[in-house]
Amino acid sequence: MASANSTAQRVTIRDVASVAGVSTATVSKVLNDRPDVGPEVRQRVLDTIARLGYRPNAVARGLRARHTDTIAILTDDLEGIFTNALMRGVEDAASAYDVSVLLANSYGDPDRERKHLRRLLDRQMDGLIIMSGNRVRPRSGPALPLPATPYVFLYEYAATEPVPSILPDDRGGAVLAAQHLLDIGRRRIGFINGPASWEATADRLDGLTATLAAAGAPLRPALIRHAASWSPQDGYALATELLDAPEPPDAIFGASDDLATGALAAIHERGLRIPEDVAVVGFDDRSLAVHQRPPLTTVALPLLEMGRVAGQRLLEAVNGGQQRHELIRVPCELRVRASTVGAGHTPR
Amino acid sequence: MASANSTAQRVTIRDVASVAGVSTATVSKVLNDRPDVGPEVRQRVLDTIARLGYRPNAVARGLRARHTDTIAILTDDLEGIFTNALMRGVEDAASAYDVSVLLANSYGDPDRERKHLRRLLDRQMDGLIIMSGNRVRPRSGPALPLPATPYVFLYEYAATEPVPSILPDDRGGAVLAAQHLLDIGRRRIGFINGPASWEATADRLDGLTATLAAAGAPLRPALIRHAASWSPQDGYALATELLDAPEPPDAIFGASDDLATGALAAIHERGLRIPEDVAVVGFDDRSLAVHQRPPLTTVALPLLEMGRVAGQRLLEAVNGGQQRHELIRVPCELRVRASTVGAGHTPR
DNA sequence: CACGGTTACGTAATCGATTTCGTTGAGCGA
DNA sequence: TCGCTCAACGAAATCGATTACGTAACCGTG
Repeated sequence: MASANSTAQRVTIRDVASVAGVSTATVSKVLNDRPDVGPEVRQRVLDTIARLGYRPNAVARGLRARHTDTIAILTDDLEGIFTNALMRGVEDAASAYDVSVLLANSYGDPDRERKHLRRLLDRQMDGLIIMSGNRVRPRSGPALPLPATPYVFLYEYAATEPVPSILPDDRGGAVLAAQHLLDIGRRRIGFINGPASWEATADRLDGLTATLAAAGAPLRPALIRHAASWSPQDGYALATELLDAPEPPDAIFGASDDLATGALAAIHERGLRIPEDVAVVGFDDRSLAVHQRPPLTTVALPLLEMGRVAGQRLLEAVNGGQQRHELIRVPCELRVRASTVGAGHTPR
Repeated sequence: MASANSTAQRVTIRDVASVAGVSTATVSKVLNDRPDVGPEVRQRVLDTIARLGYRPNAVARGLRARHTDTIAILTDDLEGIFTNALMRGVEDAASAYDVSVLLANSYGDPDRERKHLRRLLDRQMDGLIIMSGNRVRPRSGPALPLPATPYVFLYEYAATEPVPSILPDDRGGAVLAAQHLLDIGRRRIGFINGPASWEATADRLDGLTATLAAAGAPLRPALIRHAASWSPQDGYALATELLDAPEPPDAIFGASDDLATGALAAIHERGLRIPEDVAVVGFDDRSLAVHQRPPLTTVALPLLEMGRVAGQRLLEAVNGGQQRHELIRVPCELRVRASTVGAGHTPR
């Protein structure tokens, strides 16, 4: 960056001081509500500030105060499905603390990520929210010098870091879905899980299995499928398999809304009724869920809340709180819609 | 914000200077590649910097240099459908200039917006990208003091501002869609437009009308519908109307992917084939378009490019370029998929 | 009236860089 | 040898705030 194109010189604390006939120290004191300023001087300074339209320079203030009231989000996928809502949650929390949020996108490229991280530290960020943690500190090889800056992991688990990681309660979400299906009388539940490489899939399977077992209607191995991706196409294909099996399910739980959407199509194609013949539950509560026909019952990922918790925790640490390794699971919420409860029905 | 919890004191330029046995001026000179430093002294300083792991403090630098190498995005809807891609475009451009991006979300609340704007100016942003411009400067009533800071409007038209506004070329996009439908032999084209309150709807209608008229297959008034919202439900309802009309269309152009998706459902419901009986084209190219059955041909909004252009223009202005009132239309792109061209077909 | 204690304000150092300008010494020509 | 130029470096001001500390005026008390 070269020169700026400033027009009118901004008014500084010095201008206020000279116009009000006091020292800059005094102006600073009224700015920060210090007690040792007389009432009439304070008023005079206040008037001058208003008249001149003075605003303190946050950069100068930050230099002296050694904090910038700014945190950064370091992500590897700015366009990710969930990134928006997570960011908004973070922004919410930051806003409450009068803290701004900086954005850094790495595209998953480790080099870019390191470069960004360096820049963020150079800019004296008060804290970092990391949404691509596994790459920042590779398990092997030299990691970046550990910042004295506090940080937390969001939607990402860092097993060896002495800081919190914030994740959705995948297991609890699956429990919610399973319980709901039991409540509406389903016993033969088919499960279309996501790719096994995702940690969340194990948790969801676990929640489902445990809940069904506890209810005396254990999940049948024949009704479990692992998709190769989270796409509707895979959901469609695997739902088709389930429906064509000798003992087809009376409900299908898809580990993502996309998978469940595919299942919807497969069921329609067979002329079966939803939810009378087969109920369907998804996971995520993406916006498309509500637009399905019928609208999809689903387990909502608490993205906003996760972002808020991350921001909250980070800012507590910034303000002197201690950090430690910790796994925070934010509860999911069940959104009941017509794909499990047709019009007129009331669960329970 | 109260105190920070720093551990090891960060190393400053003074430390480097004293260890290397030179003055801070000299260190600064090698940092900025100034000519008046001898080769051996330069090397010694460089070595010391590396050994101490010194990194210049961007806040201090910013104070002196009067620019922060940071721009901000001021938006009223951080969770908007298009916000992600626009932001990524901006981040792309900024990244190329080694500039960071700050985020400010107003929820459409004018008070929050003013507060954010004030904060951003206090923080000495080099430039602003405004994605909620109409509220920042209400047509009536007092506007905020005009910042000396450059700014541009993104996905938002500011008729009276002396700065660029970046918008998609809606008209051109509609031309693309119309031409494509003509190319595959359609003549009776139905148009499901969005709510008339959106400026884009007029442009899209215009592009469609002009192209069809030029081809000698004018758009029939009976085949035009205005939806109350952009939702699939409305698309479904209006497509149903069109299909049940005495002379049904052989193609339906939806002014959004959601609208077109609703049309898809209506067509399926009637047992008609897509695209043989009715071809369908959408607008936006949201991720759901490719997942439809059949995958939806659509006009892609050039969101990334729009963001890039906005960032680019802004940063040129930051670097001394002049700004003026200007409306920049970024071209859309047609994504041809199976909803207009079934397997095996090749258009043109 | 002298003295200690407040109160209200100013002086100057400070944060960590950049930049202007002055100084020193080497090199060179006359 | 003297004087001049130029290269290489340092001293100090500066950016715009905050804050530790000094000090003058004023208070009441013994």
